[in-house]
Amino acid sequence: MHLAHAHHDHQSCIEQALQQASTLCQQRQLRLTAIRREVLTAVWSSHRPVGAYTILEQLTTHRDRAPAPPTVYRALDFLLENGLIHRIASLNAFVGCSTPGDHHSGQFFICQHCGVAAELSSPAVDAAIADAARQQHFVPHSQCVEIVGSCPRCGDRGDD
Amino acid sequence: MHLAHAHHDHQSCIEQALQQASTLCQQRQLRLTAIRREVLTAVWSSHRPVGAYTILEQLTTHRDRAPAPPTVYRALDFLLENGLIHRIASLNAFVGCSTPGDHHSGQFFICQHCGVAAELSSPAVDAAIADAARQQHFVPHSQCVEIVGSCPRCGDRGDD
DNA sequence: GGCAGAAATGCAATAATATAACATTCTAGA
DNA sequence: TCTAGAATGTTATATTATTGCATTTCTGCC
Repeated sequence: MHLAHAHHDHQSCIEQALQQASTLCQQRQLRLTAIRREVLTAVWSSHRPVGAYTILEQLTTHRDRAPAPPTVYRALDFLLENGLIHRIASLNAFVGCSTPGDHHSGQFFICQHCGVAAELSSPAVDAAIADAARQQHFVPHSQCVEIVGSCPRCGDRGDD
Repeated sequence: MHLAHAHHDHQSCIEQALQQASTLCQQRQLRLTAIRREVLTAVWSSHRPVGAYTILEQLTTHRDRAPAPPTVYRALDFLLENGLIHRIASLNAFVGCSTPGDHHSGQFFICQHCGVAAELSSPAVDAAIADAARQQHFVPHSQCVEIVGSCPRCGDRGDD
């Protein structure tokens, strides 16, 4: 799991994400344009999933004119398609992918206290889902696994 | 798994759901009001998750005045809280719970072709998630597992 | 360099989903 | 009957996302 420690050097998270995105786009002959880079940076501004309109606000501070929603959504679509970010359906929000490159679907542990989403790719969870699907003769195509609870840092405060 | 066969007697699904809801509300001294019953019926109109505004439209046909969105959302909240329906986050839609009574969180296989959502409570999936959580010292509170793919009836057509 | 086609962005409007705030009505129990 | 709490009505608005079309920018090619 990509742990978001309390005092980790988050600037290096952002830089690494940008670097990986840049490499991936070069390899695939894709264009990591200014807007896409800025949106990716905004998504990576923390380990908390961030909404499209929050990203929009952040872009506004970098520019004299505010971009319109489609601009942000198109950049998000590009980043999603290329496995650079994930969408958290239960929050209508987006979070950086910690292992970009393949268009995979991981699992997320989302802390209800601090909001941090930790991505994990558990082979055991994948296998259990694949098994269940096989039993039902269901052919999985994409998955969305989002577990809400308390992260180690926040502890189980017992409040909903 | 609660299979939604092609030619099953769906009317009996609806009746059973209403009967179970009625029993549960009596046991808990809750009020299954007309609106709540109508919303539950609308959710159960098929095995496809249904959006709140679609439910709203259905309610309109039963009445001379159309209820407003909060009316529907309040009924949905009631049904969610009492484990009579589930919310499918990835679709912003709602589907009847096949095993009502406990406020559980199951897993869903959603067919990308016909839209049918099959609920399942796989102990193996639950265990794999619980294991992964324990390893990360994460305390799960609620889960959302939504697998999109092809159901047995539609087959794997390979199209996205 | 200049050009054509494709890709990306700008822009305006609007769709779709969900909630806030407050008034009114209904219901169960004293 | 009266009353408190629950449920619903009503209006407005917040939040998230998309459609459709115009314009700009980039890329490969001559």
